[in-house]
Amino acid sequence: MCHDFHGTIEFIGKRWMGIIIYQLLNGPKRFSELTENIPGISDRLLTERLRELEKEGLIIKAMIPSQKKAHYELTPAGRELETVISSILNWIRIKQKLSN
Amino acid sequence: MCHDFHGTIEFIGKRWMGIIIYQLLNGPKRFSELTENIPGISDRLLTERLRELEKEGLIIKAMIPSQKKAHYELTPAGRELETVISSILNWIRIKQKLSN
DNA sequence: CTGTATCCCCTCCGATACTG
DNA sequence: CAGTATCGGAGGGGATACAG
Repeated sequence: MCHDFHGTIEFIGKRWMGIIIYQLLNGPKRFSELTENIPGISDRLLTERLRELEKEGLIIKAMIPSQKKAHYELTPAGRELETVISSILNWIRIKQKLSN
Repeated sequence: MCHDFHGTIEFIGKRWMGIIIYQLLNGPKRFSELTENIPGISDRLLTERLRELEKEGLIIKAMIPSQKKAHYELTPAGRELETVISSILNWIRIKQKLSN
């Protein structure tokens, strides 16, 4: 359990990872949409993070063959991350209150 | 907000950070107790992480002058991280169920 | 016991260029 | 648009030694 915890928390703590997941929680997104909504991220890193998320089974890449458009969307396991993201967002709020 | 989120998630995703917080949620701990309970961590990194946690106001170092013993314990803000840690632990469980 | 100080490798990441 | 390939610098982190 300790090992999984360690792996998980470092995985979602990777650079840009949290924000990418956060974006995807608002619905499927295309590569270019992610680029636009995440200021500062490079193509290289976005690609790398997306592949890692795919590999972990947290997102899938869906192709629409008629048009040649790729979408990325969360799997059920990925969607369950909403709780984690929310708790972090909530903690940030709490912390700011406490520091007054 | 995006900036805070980014900073926070990367902060707690640093190597050993999650486990250190997890240990401290079970009550104040001494340096040596943390070393024993966290297999593989080095003195150097434990020190570094503790200093970062102090700087962020998430733990305090309490000295007992009579004996020369240091304790580390979570501040109120630090204790609020329990929700975040729990949600991650819970997500790991959910993910394992989903992968059956 | 509770750290600090170095050294140094090796990974992460940014920049840049290129492709179908 | 949606990536892939390559390079090079910065720094994170392991190993080791030392200290009050």
